[in-house]
This record gives sequence, C-alpha cells and structure tokens, in this order.
Amino acid sequence: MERRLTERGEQRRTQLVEFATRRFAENGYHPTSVAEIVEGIGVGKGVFYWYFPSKEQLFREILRDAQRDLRKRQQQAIEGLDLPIDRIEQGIRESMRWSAENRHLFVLFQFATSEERFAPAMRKGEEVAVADAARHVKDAMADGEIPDGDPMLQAHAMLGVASHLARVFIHEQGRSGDEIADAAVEFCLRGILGGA
Amino acid sequence: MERRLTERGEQRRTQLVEFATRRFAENGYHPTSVAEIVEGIGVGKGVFYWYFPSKEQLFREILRDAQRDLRKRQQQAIEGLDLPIDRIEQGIRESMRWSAENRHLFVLFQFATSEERFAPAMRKGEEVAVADAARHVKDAMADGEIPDGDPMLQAHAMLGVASHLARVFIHEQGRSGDEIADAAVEFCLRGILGGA
Amino acid sequence: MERRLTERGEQRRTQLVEFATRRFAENGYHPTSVAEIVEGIGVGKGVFYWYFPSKEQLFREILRDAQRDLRKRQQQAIEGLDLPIDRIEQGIRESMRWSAENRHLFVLFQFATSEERFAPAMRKGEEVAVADAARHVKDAMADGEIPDGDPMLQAHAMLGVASHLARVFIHEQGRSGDEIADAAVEFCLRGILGGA
Amino acid sequence: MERRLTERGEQRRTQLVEFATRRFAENGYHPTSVAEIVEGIGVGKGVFYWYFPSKEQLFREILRDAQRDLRKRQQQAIEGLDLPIDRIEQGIRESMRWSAENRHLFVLFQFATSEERFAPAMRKGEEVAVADAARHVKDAMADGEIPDGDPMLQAHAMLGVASHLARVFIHEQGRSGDEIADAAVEFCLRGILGGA
DNA sequence: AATGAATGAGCGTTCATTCAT
DNA sequence: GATGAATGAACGCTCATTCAT
Repeated sequence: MERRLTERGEQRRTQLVEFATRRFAENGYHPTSVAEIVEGIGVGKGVFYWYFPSKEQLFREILRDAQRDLRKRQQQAIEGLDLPIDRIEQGIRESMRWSAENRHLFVLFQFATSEERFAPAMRKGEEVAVADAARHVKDAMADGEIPDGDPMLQAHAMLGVASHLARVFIHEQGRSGDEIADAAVEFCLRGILGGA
Repeated sequence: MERRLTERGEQRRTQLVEFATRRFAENGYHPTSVAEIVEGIGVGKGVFYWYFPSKEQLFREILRDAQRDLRKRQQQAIEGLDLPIDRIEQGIRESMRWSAENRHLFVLFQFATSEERFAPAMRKGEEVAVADAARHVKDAMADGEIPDGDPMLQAHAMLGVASHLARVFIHEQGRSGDEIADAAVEFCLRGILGGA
Repeated sequence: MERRLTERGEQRRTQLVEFATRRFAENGYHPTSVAEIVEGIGVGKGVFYWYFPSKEQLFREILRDAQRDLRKRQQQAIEGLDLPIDRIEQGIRESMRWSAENRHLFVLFQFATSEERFAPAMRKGEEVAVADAARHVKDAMADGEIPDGDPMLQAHAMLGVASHLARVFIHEQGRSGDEIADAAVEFCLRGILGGA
Repeated sequence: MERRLTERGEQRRTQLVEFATRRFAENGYHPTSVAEIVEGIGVGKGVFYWYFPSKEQLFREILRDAQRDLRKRQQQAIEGLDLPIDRIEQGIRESMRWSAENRHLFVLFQFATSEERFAPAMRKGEEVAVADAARHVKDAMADGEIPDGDPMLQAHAMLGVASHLARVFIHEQGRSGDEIADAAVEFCLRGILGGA
C-alpha cells in the first residue's frame, strides 16, 4: 500500500534512499546492514521499516528508479534528432554521461546483474533500453545507412562497449567522460557501419 | 603455511572448490554459507577450514585460477598465428568459447568486479588480459593494417563487446556460441579497422 | 558511539554486568560463554551486543570499574586521618574489607593479571593504587616514623600480604575478615617499622 | 596407564611439555590450542594425544611438576641450616630465585589459582609448601627467637610478599632478583620478628 | 609413533526484522 | 513518525578430540 507522506516524510525517504545507495555501491549490498544505514543518518531502526517493507525492496526500488532515470535521460537526449545514426550517437553519449554522473548506480547494476535474485529485473530493464537503440539501428538499415544485420545484437554490442569503457576509463582511471565517449562512439559507429 | 595434502586430500579440496564455485555463481557469494557448502558435499564444517583459511580466501583463489585459466587458453589459441588481426580474432573467439563453457565463473567475475573488496584483484587480472590484446592491436597498427588509435582503449572496447554479447546471448538466451562469436568478431574488427 | 539508554535499558545493562561478573568469577572468563550469560537472564543473544561491543569489552569494563571502586573506597576510608601510619593501616583494612565483600572481583583480578591481554590494564590500575600507599610510606619516613627505604617496594610488599591473606584465609578458609586484617596490619607495620 | 616410552619418545614428550608451558604462559591456557602446540613443534595432531590424554591433563601435569620442583629446590636450599630463621630466609630467597627463573610457571600458577577447575590442586600444593615454612616459624617461636603467633598465617604473609614482589619487580620491571630478595627478606623478617 | 583428515558442538558476533512505548 | 529494546536464526570460524592409515 502506497503510503501518503508529509513533506518531511518525503525528505526522510529520499535521504534514506540516497544514503543507502551510496553505501550499497561502496560496500556491497549484502555487507551493508540496515543498522549501518539508519545510524549513518542518525535515526532509529524503526524509521527504515516505516518507509520500506524490507532491505531487498529498497534495493529493488533503487534499481528500478535508476533504470527509469537512465531511459528518460536517453529519450530526452535524442528528442528531435531526425537521423537514426544521430540518435544512436547521442544515445551512446548520454548513457556514458549518465554512467559518469552515477557511478554508484552503475556499480549497483553490475552487482544486481550478477545475483540470481535481482538479475531478472535487470534483464528486463536492459532489454527495454536496448530495444530503444535497436529501433534506431533498424531504421538506419531501412534507410540504407548501414548494412543489414541483427539490430538487437548490434545494440547490445554497443551497450557492451559503452558500459565497459565507462567503467574502466571513466570510473577506474578517472579519464574525461567526453574523451571516452568520443572513442566509444567512433568504435560503435564503425562497428555498425562496417566498411561503408 | 602450505599444507602437504594426500591424494585423498587433493580430491576433497577440488571437490570443495568446484561445489563452492557452482553455489557462489548460482546463489551469490554472500548468500552462500560455508555450512551450505559442507552440507552439500556431506562433510563436517571443520573440513572446509582444513583446506581453506576462510571463505573469502577460497573465493579469491577461485577468481585467480579462473583468470589464469582464461589467459592460458587465449595464449594457446593464438599460438602460431602470424598476423596480428588473426590473433585478435582468435582471442575474441577463445574468450567467448571460455565464457560459454564457464558461465558460472563469468558470473563470479561480474560480482567480484562490483564489490570493492574483490575489485582490485579483478582489475589487475583484467589489465593483464587486455594488455595482451592491446599488443596485437599495436602490432596491427605498426603493420599499417588498422588506423592509429589508442590500443588499450580499443582492446577494452572489444572486451566489452565480447563479454556483453556472451552474457546476453549465450548465457541468458542460450544461443550458439559460434554464431555470437561471429557477430562479435565482425563488430570488433569493423570497430578497429574503421573505413579501411 | 555512546548509546543513550532508557531507565529500562540501564537496568538491563546492570543486570548483564552483574550476572556476567558472577559467572566469570565462578567459571572463568573463557569458559563463560555469551550464550550462557544471556540464557541466564532469559534474553536473546542480540541483547548482549546491544549493550556491549564484545565480551572482552564487557570484561574490561568490569575490571576498570572494580579498580575504581576499590580506590574510591580506600580514599574515603583514610579521609581525615592525619598520621601517615594511620592511613596505611586503614588502607590495608579497607582493602581487605573490599576483598571480603567482592570475592568474585578479586578472583577476576587474579585471572586478568595472568593473561597477557588484560595484564597491562591491571598493572596500570595496581600502580595507581600502590602509588597512593607509597605516598603515605614516604610521608611516614619524612616524619621519621619509620626508617628510610623504597616506598614503592614497601607498598607493594604490603599489597602482597593483604591480598594473599585475604585470598587464603578469608575467601578459601572463610575466616573473619577483621581477624585476618588485624594480622595483616600487624605484619605489615612491623615490616615497615622494623626494629623501631 | 603409564606408557613406557623410548628415548626418542621421552624427548618428544619433554618438547611438548616445554613448548606448551611457554605458550600457556604467554597466551593463556584457553587461548592456546592443541593445534597451535603441535604446529609449533612441527608434528601431527595425533602426537599430542599419544603422549597426553587431554589438554587439561597436560596442564595439570605441568602444574604438579612445577610445584614439586619448587618444593624440592627449597628443601635443598635449606638443607643443613640449623637456625629456623636462616631456613626461613633461605626459603624466601630460593622461592624468589625460582620465580625469577620460571617466570612462565609463575604466571601459570596465577591463572590456575583463579580458575575453579584448577584451584583445588593449587591450594593443596601451596598448603604443603607453606606448611614447610610454618614449621620453621614454629621452631623459631619455640626457640624464643620470635614472638608467638599463628605460624601458618605468618608463613602465608611471607609467601604473599615474596610472590608479589617477584611478579612486580622481577617479572614486570625486570629488576635484579637478588636486590628484590633482599628487600623481601628484610620486610618478612621484620614482620615476624616484630620489635625484637 | 605418527600422519593427515575429519568431526560437530560450540564459539563470538551479526543482522533483518518486530514491537512496545 | 520515531525511538530504543529485543529477537533468534544464522553466520564464519575454532577447537578438543577421534580415527583410518
């Protein structure tokens, strides 16, 4: 049952979500205890269970909201672009920008994908995001801009490039997001354009 | 202190490693308890600690051995190939074959990369493997086979493609490893060859 | 992190300290398990760790509080006595009275002194108490009441007499505290007065 | 059943006793595991149980042998001394020499006295040793050398002085055994001689 | 005499969750 | 809305002891 919260309640809830997200990402989901979260923001244990039915549900909510946010950001980024290729490029750039800005959520995605319990939810969200990209690939094929192929496969390949480069070069090595995005775009467009 | 094991001990140890690996991959590292592992193979709890100093050390050992195995397999696969491009192609194919055959280790890698505690070890291993590939990319550039660029970056991009496609299409959708490897190779070679 | 306790919490804490002290003294520190303590007062295991960070910390707290209590009692006992010799005598008497009343703490002191882990804390507390007595010995020497000598050494000798006699005759043989205190005082005063 | 041991077996046994004694004294009886002992001398676990029925029995044996050794040493030290007072003095000196040389056994005595399980054995041994000293005190009284009093009580007082000074000044502060023995003897003889 | 392997109860501790106030 | 207190199963790990070889 959705609880109707006062403004103060809404703030508390947000505070809990944000603090928990950071701790989950830094420490891992399992090693982060509810006690640690509530102590971190200086409230009693009951508070946590006033806002969330369980630690697991909070985590699922974080995951779901993050996936939604990423998708919305990508949609906004390509809005108004006419050429499929442009949409693909901006989609890649936006996803890398998002990864750079939400490093901790990125780490959470990685963990969630690895654990059976959360993997199905992750798969579903990923599939939706990739389907968006695949549509643009398909359009580009229809327009004759790129050679025919399996659009889902190509979209996934691009996602693989973008997320891996973001992790290694942006998160781990701290290099500039734009620079790495340029490289990712170049690699991906070549990958789908082929010798054309 | 290295313990000298009898043949029976060696077998028990292997049994423990294998069973634990499977459980870690299926259930997650944290949710899998030592009790679950020893019950699974029908021995007392002390047996685990006779062979391993801790659950964490066993996990690190699994990780380290898996990374070594993958690297060795790749090296064997490209042995004797003269052209850098061929080495790159076979490297990709071998890594996907390995992923297909060691699905559970693949999942473990994903988890380990996501948790601060294990991430450094993973990074180091990954860096070694990628450096191998980067050398071939560099050679290909020197030979004028592919346009100049950052070899480490391109090697990582290829790793991103290969691992992501393996996860989604081979592990999750159960498609043929060879077919997906073809697609990965095609995408990657285009990615580095560019308009050439 | 200091926890703020309600009155009920304070009571529970005291209950735990008292019960644990008794069990430690009767059974030994190591042989007494946390489970035994919480079962003894009929609460869940978590309760123990709500009030104390560890079994060891609880033990240290018991030790520290006991040393403080003994010292305070001695200070109160000699308050207002002008002659150093009187202070020494009353100090001995009070320490034996305390030993008689706190037999279990006495045993804990003995154990703690014997184990490397707790010995440093014990030494420190003992040194403080002995320094008090040594000051009176020094004063008596300055007054010419007793022959010169090493005050710390003599104070320790008196502590040796008092604690040993308390253990053997009061605790083990159950003889009257006053009677033994008389003997201890007599022996000690002769010891420091010498042929005077 | 007493096992008849070969010479090599006898050596092994002694090695185990000595190593265990040191570990018990340094680390505590409970915190020292059988595994630690056998690993420390590089043998398998079975060896321990070949020579001793249990860890506890080994400890009791160490205690018993130490008490016997101390007593024998004291008896040898006073052999041939005619005056009771001399016997008392040399008894004190010998016990402090023994304490200085067997610091670890001294610590073990202290622990054993504090734990219900071993305390009765300790008490018995102590009583025997003190009775020896008390006899000399009695003799001295009979000879009119010292004023009348309770010999057992005075003997215990002297033991208290000697053992406490040994612990604090010889073991903890590392001062010279002879110097401290002088002080102990002086204090004790005054204590029993009184104003005489 | 000695080994390496195994046992399994028990340890100190943690933690998601519940609840009275 | 929020607190401090409590629960108790489960955790990773230890250890005295036993046993087949």
